[in-house]
Amino acid sequence: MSEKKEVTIYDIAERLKLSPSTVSRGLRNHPAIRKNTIIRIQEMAAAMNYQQNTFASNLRSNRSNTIGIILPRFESSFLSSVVSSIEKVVRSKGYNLLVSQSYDSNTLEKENLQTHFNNRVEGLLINLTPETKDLSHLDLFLKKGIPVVLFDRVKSQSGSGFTTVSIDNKQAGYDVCMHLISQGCKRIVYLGENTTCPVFGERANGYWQALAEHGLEADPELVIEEHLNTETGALVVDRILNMKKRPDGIFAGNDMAAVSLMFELKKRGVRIPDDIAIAGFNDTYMSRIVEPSLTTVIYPGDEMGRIAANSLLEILDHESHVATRNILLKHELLVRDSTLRKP
Amino acid sequence: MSEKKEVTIYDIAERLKLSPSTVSRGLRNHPAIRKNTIIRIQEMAAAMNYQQNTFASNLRSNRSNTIGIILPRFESSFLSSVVSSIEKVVRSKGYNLLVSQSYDSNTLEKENLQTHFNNRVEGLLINLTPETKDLSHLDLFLKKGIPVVLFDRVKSQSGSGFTTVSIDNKQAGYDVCMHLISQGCKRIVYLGENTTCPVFGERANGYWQALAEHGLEADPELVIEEHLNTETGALVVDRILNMKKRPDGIFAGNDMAAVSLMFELKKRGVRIPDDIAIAGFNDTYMSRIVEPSLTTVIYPGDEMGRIAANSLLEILDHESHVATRNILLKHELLVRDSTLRKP
DNA sequence: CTTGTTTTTGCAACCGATTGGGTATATTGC
DNA sequence: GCAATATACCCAATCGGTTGCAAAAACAAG
Repeated sequence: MSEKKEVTIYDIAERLKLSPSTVSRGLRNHPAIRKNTIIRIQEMAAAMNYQQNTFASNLRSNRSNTIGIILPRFESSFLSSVVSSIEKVVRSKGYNLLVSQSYDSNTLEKENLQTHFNNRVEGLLINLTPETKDLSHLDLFLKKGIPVVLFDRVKSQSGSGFTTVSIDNKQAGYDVCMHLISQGCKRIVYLGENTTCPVFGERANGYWQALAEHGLEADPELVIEEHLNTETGALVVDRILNMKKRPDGIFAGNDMAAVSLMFELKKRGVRIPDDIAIAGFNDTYMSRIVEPSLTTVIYPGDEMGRIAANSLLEILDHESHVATRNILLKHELLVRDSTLRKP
Repeated sequence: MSEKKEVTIYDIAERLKLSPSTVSRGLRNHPAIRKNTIIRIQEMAAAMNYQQNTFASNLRSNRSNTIGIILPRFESSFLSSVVSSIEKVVRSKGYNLLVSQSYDSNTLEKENLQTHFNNRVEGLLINLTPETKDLSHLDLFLKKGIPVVLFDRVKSQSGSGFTTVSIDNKQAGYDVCMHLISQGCKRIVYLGENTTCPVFGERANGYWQALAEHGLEADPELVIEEHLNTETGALVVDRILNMKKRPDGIFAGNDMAAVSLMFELKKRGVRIPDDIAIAGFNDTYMSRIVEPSLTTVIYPGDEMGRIAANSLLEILDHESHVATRNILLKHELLVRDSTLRKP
């Protein structure tokens, strides 16, 4: 119904006894058009309720005005804050945001890349899936000169021409582990996702380094690889409590896992931090309000989103995707009650 | 660099000694093209690394293959789960998702609507800002026959031709309040956002009705309107404790606010639920792990997202946006320790 | 009033895929 | 072997802006 055809620049041109090209220029405030004509054009456009057809515009000018973002999932307090600030930045510069989730699947990631490519995104922000071993599927973009910025989960070996934004995960892992050791922990569990994935692998490295520096055994049994979510605690608690030698410290890859594990441990009468100290990662609000409050690493998602988006836009502006950078945001260990043992 | 022009159907046609139209049809498995020819076309397309130009396609076919979503913010465990499942549904049907945030601002909402319209979204999912008093700014879409589905925060009076997906907020508010009363509460605080906004207004109505049914006074002092976030607790705790007659129950508009308030109350030595019982809304994970665990209303975001998205796609398929519906999802009161008083 | 400049506007090609209607080729029936 | 029907493909117009270049109008200088 009411499928009356849309108002085009031709309609405006006709009414104003001008040519379509003049109207087109007038609408974009082209300097070659007389001030007065511009006003007439824009007023008429408004009066006729003209809506620009972005397809036609994009087709001709070969621009999409769209930035793409691919990430594992929105449903994560960290990632949603990243997306949120990316949207804010990108939108404020007049770009649209095309989003998709990869659900940690390499296949989906590739499909999404293809879609984004076909939609001619002018730049791409991507948080790689843990499975991603190499960046060859991004070549498509590289070849066409479309800038790609990797954030959070990046491949650090990437001299590959991509700008990256992340934190120093090895250092962070080291920091947490050192802190646990300083509180007297001797057997520390590392609970992360696949250690072959950039983020968790590097944190593990930091963890191992800290252990090594203190002559503590790097028992493989202590490294647990699981998906980190609200179920993780229930899933691993028994495995932890039934270890030959019971651990006295836990470094969990995110707050969600740490909190769910703490919940299960408490249910079983384990005292925290006295029997087992536990630390998380991300400083979600939850970590402040659980009891005992959770030691964690703060590393702001909104800042990461903002910086990643701005980096991308900078590249787009200067049209120099030469200056690829590897940006490391600072992180900070927040020591709270879950690891703090009375001296 | 490497700005070699893209491969088009003309290039494929030339190589295959076919016409562009045949190639176009072949790529889309048009029945009028011989099976064998289709294979040749598609193989050649793959070999030449052809990528469809969606602008051209969209322009000609006047379809965008894109669904838009506008919501206040991603950074909310509830909303991010809604977006997440919407993305999943929409993507699985071959649509793209264009997203933007309105930050509870009416102005931004309107700007975003304009952008989405210009980008020719084929359908729109929107979670209105609380300020939104009428739906006239959606007329743009109505007139062009673009289906719009309102979710979560909807205007219930909307016989306006929009499909809506939400829960029965009045009933939910009633349920919570009845439960608090059943636990002996006599003075119950209602903590919500602007009661003129659909969701919180209706919950307030349910709350008032429950009070009325039990002959409890609807003291205006007991209704607190604040933004609900992690800061809310600190912001309102003193106001609550300093009321002439101290309340013995609190119904908070979401878990975040409930939890932050509980945190502050405990810090001040208030016993929960004995001195003050407290209930939240949404059943975020947090509500399960705080102490005492939080009574709340469960109402699944992913389901809401899925249903909203599916409703929209259904309308698009049948091309009958006549059958607008008002879908009410079921909610459930989860009674936990924060309101459960020993008999 | 003519020539030279600058400012404004118009012409027409173009971006790349889609589509209705028409033509050439293949198939079938008698 | 020829008309009739189906199959496979092509032609050319079209979607709605954008852009290089030509043309016209406006203005300045001589």
